[in-house]
Amino acid sequence: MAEMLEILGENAFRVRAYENLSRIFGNLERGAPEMLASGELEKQKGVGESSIAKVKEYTESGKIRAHEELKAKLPEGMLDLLKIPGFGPKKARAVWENLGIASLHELEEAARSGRLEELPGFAQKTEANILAGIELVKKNKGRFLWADAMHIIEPALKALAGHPATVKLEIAGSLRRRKETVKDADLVVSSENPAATADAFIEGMSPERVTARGDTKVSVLMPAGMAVDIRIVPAEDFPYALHHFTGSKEHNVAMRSRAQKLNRKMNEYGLFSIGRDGEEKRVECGSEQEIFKALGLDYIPPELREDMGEIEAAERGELPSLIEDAEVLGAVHVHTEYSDGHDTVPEMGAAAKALGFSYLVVCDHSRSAYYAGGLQVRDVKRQWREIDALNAEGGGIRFFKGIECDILPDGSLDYDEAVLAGFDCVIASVHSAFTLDEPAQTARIIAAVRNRYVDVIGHLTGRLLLQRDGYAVDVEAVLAACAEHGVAVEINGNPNRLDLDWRWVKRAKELGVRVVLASDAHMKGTIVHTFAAVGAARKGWLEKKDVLNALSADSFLRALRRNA
DNA sequence: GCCGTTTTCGGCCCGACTGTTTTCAGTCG
Ligand SMILES: Nc1nc2c(ncn2[C@H]2C[C@H](O)[C@@H](COP(=O)(O)OP(=O)(O)OP(=O)(O)O)O2)c(=O)[nH]1
Ligand SMILES: [Mg+2]
Ligand SMILES: [Mg+2]
Ligand SMILES: [Zn+2]
Repeated sequence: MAEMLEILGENAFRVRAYENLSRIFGNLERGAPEMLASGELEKQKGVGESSIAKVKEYTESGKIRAHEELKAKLPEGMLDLLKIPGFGPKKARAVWENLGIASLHELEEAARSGRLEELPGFAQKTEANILAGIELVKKNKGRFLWADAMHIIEPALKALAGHPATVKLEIAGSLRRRKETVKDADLVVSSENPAATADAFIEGMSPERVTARGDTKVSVLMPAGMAVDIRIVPAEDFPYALHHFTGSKEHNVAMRSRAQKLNRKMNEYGLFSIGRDGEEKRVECGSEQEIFKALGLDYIPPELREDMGEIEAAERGELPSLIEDAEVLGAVHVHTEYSDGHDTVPEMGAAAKALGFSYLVVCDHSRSAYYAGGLQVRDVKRQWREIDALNAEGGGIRFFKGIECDILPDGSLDYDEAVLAGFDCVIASVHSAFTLDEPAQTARIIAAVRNRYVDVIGHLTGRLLLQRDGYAVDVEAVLAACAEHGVAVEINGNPNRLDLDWRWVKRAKELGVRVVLASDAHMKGTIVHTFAAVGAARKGWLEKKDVLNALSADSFLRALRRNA
């Protein structure tokens, strides 16, 4: 609706309210009806009467009258036009009203034939840019996994970190904020020799194309289709530039309004106090910490900068002390060669130990996961004997007998009680019947939550980032059940999953649900995915006390539901 | 459409770049 209103020339601030609402739902990662029902929605900043009424209307009837009216007014294809870079709502409206153009295809034809030049404000260059832009839309790669983006920028970090001109270097943008997917990678560097830094960056990256090349900004397009932007600034500007380019946009806007109210001005070059003659004087800050301090705020970690309440919390001194990598003591949910993993139990143990973990919870697949070599009962027993033997040896890491147990379509588990009782820890997850409707899927998972042998719910929504939505499930209801029964939820650190999503993690914490940070590693090398889960946990405002596997081995065991 | 330690009405972040046009609107980050 925001885009439709924008094309129709609606007030930009009204449009912003609709965009804000869409952002709050995390582009539907969080369901609107669920947030309305739980009362969370009305508490959100920027959500007022009119928004609530529309969500209510949608919840009750599946439709919004105002939306239906907009659809009747505006041809469907119009929204596609906005995907063209440099082609916004004003141009879209102009071609639609004056030339009747209402789709990408029609716009392309008109640009080819020169018909666009009939319009005031449209000349040859605009036309050429539109054609080039349409080509870009066609081969648009969209977004990238956080982990893939990190991998792509490695050579830039290598080339610049040790470079003599480099003063400071940081990853910025959505990558620094730990968004699960990113549109591009943003870097900020302060340099004593901008030209040399630009050269080193380009040479290090070996891009497919250099799309912008100046002494303050370089953009490259990598073969994978991802853009990498780097800002090169003088050393004194670095903290302001870093804050600006870290974003998010909404956080920046909120910070700048705050500065305004304090009779200051904030941009990427500085924070300025404004004298009564209107004269601006920079408030010198040597770090982001000092910028926040100058605005009366505690330091806000990048992961929290989404304008989701972090500024208000920083003002009150109530920001969480976010969980850190080193605080996670247990490597949880690893597969071994018993099921579809690559390495042996002791090999996984040694790798976990080398990473600094003090215990390892082995969780192979259960028997119904036949495609993944799920364990028959005799294999379970064999693995238990091996684990007992390893623990008796005492190799410097403790092994726990876990399982990733399938939740069968009827909500029952994959072994009988006698077997389930023998595990130290059961992670229950869905690997089949993804297409159950929401009530059935929700009932199925809640049945597992009620099972006294279930300690953790694994990858609760089953989403695969950029590939497949989660199954239809009322996450709020499942979390409420978890809270009631003392069951934890997993953040699965597989870069394709990061499931439970951080937006829900924040909610889980509010509901009093504890969280397990899991790697779901299928080989030694991916136990580090635990730290991807840490990233999502931080983004979900979690502290050490919210995370079960930040407890020591004994305390972890005691804290599990089965031992409550 | 939302909001209130100057306000219930009148504001709403700020700057760079581009293309078109004699002074700026649109788009983007
Ligand atoms: N003040 C201000 N800053 C902005 C605005 N738009 C973007 N920025 C800043 C904050 C962003 O994090 C940063 C980089 O822009 P990007 O378009 O790359 O967005 P970001 O990296 O946050 O997300 P994405 O790349 O889409 O995954 O620039 C804006 O409208 N105002
Ligand atoms: Mg970005
Ligand atoms: Mg960018
Ligand atoms: Zn699984």
